Amino acid sequence: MPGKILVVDDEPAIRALVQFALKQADYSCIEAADATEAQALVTADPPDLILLDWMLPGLSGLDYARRLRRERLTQNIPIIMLTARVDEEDKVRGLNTGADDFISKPFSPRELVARVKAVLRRLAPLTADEIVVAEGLVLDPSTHRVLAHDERLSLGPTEFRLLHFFMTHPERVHSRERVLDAVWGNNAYIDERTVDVHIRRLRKALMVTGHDRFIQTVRGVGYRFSGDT
Amino acid sequence: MPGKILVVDDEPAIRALVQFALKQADYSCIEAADATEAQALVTADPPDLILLDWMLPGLSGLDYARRLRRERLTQNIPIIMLTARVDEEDKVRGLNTGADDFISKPFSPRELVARVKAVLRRLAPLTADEIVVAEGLVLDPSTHRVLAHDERLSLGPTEFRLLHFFMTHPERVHSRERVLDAVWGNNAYIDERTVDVHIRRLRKALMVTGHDRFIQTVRGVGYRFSGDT
DNA sequence: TGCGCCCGTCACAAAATCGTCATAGTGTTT
DNA sequence: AAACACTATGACGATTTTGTGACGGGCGCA
Repeated sequence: MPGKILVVDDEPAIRALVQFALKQADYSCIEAADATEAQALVTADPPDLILLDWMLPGLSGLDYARRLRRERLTQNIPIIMLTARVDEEDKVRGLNTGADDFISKPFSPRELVARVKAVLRRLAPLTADEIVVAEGLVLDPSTHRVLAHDERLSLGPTEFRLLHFFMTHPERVHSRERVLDAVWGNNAYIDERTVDVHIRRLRKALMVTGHDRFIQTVRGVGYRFSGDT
Repeated sequence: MPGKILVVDDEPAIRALVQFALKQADYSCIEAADATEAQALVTADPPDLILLDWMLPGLSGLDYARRLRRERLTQNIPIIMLTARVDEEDKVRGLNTGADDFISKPFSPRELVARVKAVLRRLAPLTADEIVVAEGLVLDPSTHRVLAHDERLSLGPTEFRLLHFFMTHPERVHSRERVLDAVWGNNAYIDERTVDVHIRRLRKALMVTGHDRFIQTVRGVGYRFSGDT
């Protein structure tokens, strides 16, 4: 869910350490030993961030970073450089080629994860946490609250996301598969029937103000959020 | 307009470099070669940020930082440490004494300015020494006191900053990560669950007047300070 | 140097929520 | 009307998340 990270380093031990640390923090992780390998993985499926060793056999990390920056496909994938020694010249050169941060070896797993998080957060698109209003319901992501005719509803995390999805995509019928993608995440292997159960729970929560009627079942297709019947 | 920065370093070359970089970025800049000189300038006219070398003749940078943190006048002036050694141990110790960030020498002017900007931006809303009033609580940063319905509460430093953060950012739900950023500082690699523990301690302290109910848990998201349930 | 305060982390308890299933219910088709 | 297909619902164990007390370490102070 948080992101996929490519680790490029010729030392297997380093890769293993990094991968372990990142997995702990719930990132998915792929590895490459040199620029050639890395490039293959990148073109196959661009990661969300690249950890790039400064020294690499063949094309150096520095040169590879430069190349990544030139290509349209990869030019705004954040890059964090792993360096053994950092001197002034290197840092300036590195920053000029577009590295977003530096981590000097040796580093602690904790530091690694913190830096990765920081970079991803800094570059994350500002998702406008806008208040959604529909059918007498007010949903505010920033305060994590739902008001139904000035009455406060209490929803679990999943119910909250579910309602948010429906309110931001009203009128349209959504298949269970689509709902799973949108609310649970694109790669959650979860029984489609589970959607029914959460719809049920959401409806029950909305019942206190009668708003449950806005969630309609479309037999054989899915569910819809709408004021019309 | 952006801010006045005090550079404390015994090497004139470093001071010159730093001063040049900061002037480029439109900061005004004063210099000191050791803690004694620095202290004179600070008491004469407190700067908006202090860049402090780790190693100083006489009182070390670390000790001086500690001292700055103890004095009321200076305790919330942001401090960035300049350090030659990039030892994890040092970092932790430094952050514990209240440094807001670290820059390891040698550094690029660009990095320096970026860090300075980041720290000032992050701490801007927190350095305002205004008395905060909310939900029957009165918090006075200048005297470091909290009144709850005229009853005096005793809070530890971290609990105080935590409450301050919540009172100045009410209603919104704050993730543990965000709280760590705001209260501990971006560079403290601290377990997110530590937030829970301090929330617990703060709640316990607020319990004597029943104000603990204003700190609400939003499951799966974070915490919120609000008068509504 | 001993004492007390505060801190960050841990382990376990408690609570909330989740995903699945079995079964009942409802609508559709033949 | 019966068979079928799909959905609603309550129950339940599993999992995740949070609450809480305890512990050891660091630091300031006597």
